Amino acid sequence: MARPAEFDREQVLDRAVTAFWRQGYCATSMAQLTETTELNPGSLYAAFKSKEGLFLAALDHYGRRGLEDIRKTLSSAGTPLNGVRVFLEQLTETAAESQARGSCFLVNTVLEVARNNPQVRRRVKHHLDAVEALFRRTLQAAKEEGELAADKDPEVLAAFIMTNVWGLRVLVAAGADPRRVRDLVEQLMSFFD
Amino acid sequence: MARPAEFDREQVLDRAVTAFWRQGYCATSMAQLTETTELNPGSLYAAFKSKEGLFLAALDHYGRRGLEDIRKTLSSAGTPLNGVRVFLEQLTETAAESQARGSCFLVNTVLEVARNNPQVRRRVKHHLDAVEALFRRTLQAAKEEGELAADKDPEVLAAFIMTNVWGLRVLVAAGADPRRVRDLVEQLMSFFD
DNA sequence: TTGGTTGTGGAACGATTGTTCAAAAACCAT
DNA sequence: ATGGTTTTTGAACAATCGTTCCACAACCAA
Repeated sequence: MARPAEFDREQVLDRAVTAFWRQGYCATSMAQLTETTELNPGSLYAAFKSKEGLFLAALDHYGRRGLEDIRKTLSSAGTPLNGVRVFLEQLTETAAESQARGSCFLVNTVLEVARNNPQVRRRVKHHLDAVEALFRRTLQAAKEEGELAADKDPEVLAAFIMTNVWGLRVLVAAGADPRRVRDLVEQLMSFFD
Repeated sequence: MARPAEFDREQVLDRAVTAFWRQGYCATSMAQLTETTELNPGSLYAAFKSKEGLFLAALDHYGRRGLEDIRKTLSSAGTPLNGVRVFLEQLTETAAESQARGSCFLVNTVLEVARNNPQVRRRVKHHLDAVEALFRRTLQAAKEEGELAADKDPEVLAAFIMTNVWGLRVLVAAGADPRRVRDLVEQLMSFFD
């Protein structure tokens, strides 16, 4: 046996996510990453192989945690459709705050990195698909309980939610008025009634 | 008087847009830009002051041309609402093609650069607002002609279109099925009937 | 305690980054 | 043709990039 690692992997990934999220992949240097993670280059490279390896690990970390957060939100509102409602309202509330980091880490990554990096694209798509599937199941449940009208299609509606959430996050990142975000969320919610 | 510049500014900006669009701001090096524009560093810096200066010029170039393209599309379909319809259908058609460059140059820029660069953000917001205003006026005209129902709000609807277009472009960049894009566009169009 | 193994610390690497500079070339007004 | 002004050319700059390397420290099994 040998010397065990000293650092907390979760904490390192948390900090890496924050850095990548705030500045993007390209604009975040290894020097900054060694500083925020408080790990020396040697340790970082031993654990993650490369900057890209660290990024992928951070991406997965974010994806897992994000999915879990959404799952909790959706299932803690009494009924399925109320879960969706709460989720969208949270989007409005965090609009101002999230302008700092801008959008969702996955969406940022789609446009900056995933387009030219098949491996990153695969992972991002996987995480985004997981979120969409979650919405689809939730809407399916709502339909079966009669909370959602019988002529609505959970699959199309789930895709529609995803599209709008991404669009809203671009809107927020562009510096839009929070009231506009609220209006749009209401507009979107009216789809389900 | 003195020696006149040899290069064609429009052509240089076109090529710069292509490079920045495809790879992003950070990932595009001055070395690549001198190659694609066929201008030496000295000439580029004399004309645009810096990499950021060239980027801003490219951004404005793209914004102006893009707005003009949309204007033509909207006004060449007989009626205002038909213009919107044609625009959205074009979105579906170019979905596969635009996956290469991914999204719209302005949207890419919002998430990669604008967030941490006030000057870039101002310009991007300006161009995006111009597009939104164009949609708003078009919908307003549709309403006055009775093509759009009287209880619809052109302002909210225009914002809704923008959000969905951005979301769709993220979707496409993420590698979504073109059929999905078509479904979403239909879903969106149903709003106007 | 000792040998084997693995993590840590931090200097150092070559490559590439955005940018500058000075000499040569090209143009216009006179 | 000449002088004045600007563009072009392309080498060169310091700084920073991602990455590697190795001596040392820390741990476990024996």
